[in-house]
Amino acid sequence: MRDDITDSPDYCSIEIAMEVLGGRWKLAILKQLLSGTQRFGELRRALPRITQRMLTRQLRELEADGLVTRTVYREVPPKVEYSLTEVGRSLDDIAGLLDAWGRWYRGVHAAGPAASQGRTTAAREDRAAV
Amino acid sequence: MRDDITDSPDYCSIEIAMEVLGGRWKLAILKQLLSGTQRFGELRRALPRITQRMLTRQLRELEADGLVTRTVYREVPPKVEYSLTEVGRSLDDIAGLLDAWGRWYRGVHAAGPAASQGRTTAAREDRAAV
DNA sequence: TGCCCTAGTATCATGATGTATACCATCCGA
DNA sequence: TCGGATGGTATACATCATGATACTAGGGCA
Repeated sequence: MRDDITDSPDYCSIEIAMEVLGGRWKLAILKQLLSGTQRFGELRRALPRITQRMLTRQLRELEADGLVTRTVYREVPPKVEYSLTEVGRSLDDIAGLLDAWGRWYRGVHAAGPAASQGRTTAAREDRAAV
Repeated sequence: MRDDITDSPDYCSIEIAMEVLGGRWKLAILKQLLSGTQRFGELRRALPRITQRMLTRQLRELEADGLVTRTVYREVPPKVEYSLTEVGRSLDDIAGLLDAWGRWYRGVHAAGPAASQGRTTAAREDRAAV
């Protein structure tokens, strides 16, 4: 399902990036792991809005895509550590930029809520060219 | 649904960014629009893998979030032009980086497919610490 | 015996996306 | 006058991704 994209270099490469990073929580997880190895519970506490189920899934997908490494310690209670691979670390600047952009965007909406309130398309169509 | 996130500055701002950009095609569309105003059909041809339905939806969401502007010309056949707002243009460098990363990531997988084939987690758990 | 801990699984409900098709109003050609 | 072509939407349905909640495993401990 992924290979038919990777084979066609003429398509926008962002589509490839979104195949890997498009998950709702992927980049947030990567951002957390940029600060170093963390275990499952730490990630869960750092991202309180994510479900256990989703955290597990996204981590497994990230592992399958070669972005994170999963290390299981056979202890009781269980202990599983996650850390970034080289490929995962290569997203450092992108994650930083997205984080900064998110913070800035929140400010834009707080300052000028017109942008977020312009959800009525009708008014805009009225001033359309004739 | 979005405001409860925007009110809590302690959460990772990437979550905010993903609320807006998380759509499967949002960034690819933005990347296309970075080269200038385009009409619906042009975007559709530039992104052959997206369906009309999804293109319409994602564009409407981007408009609602203040990233793109939609201009309807009352002609027949209809003509609708889409262009980026200032907020949309602020994603220029991020889109560029993601595009470059996608291209690089595709190369990584082509060169060393080990990363993309490590989908069997069992082997890795065996070498886990005891 | 029964409860706690961590890292999950299992189950069900909701949302996002893919696919196919109908629609609209006008222009054009027969 | 009729039917097709046009460009952007809208609807119906199927599938995948995500969310919410409950439950498991297995040793430590009271």
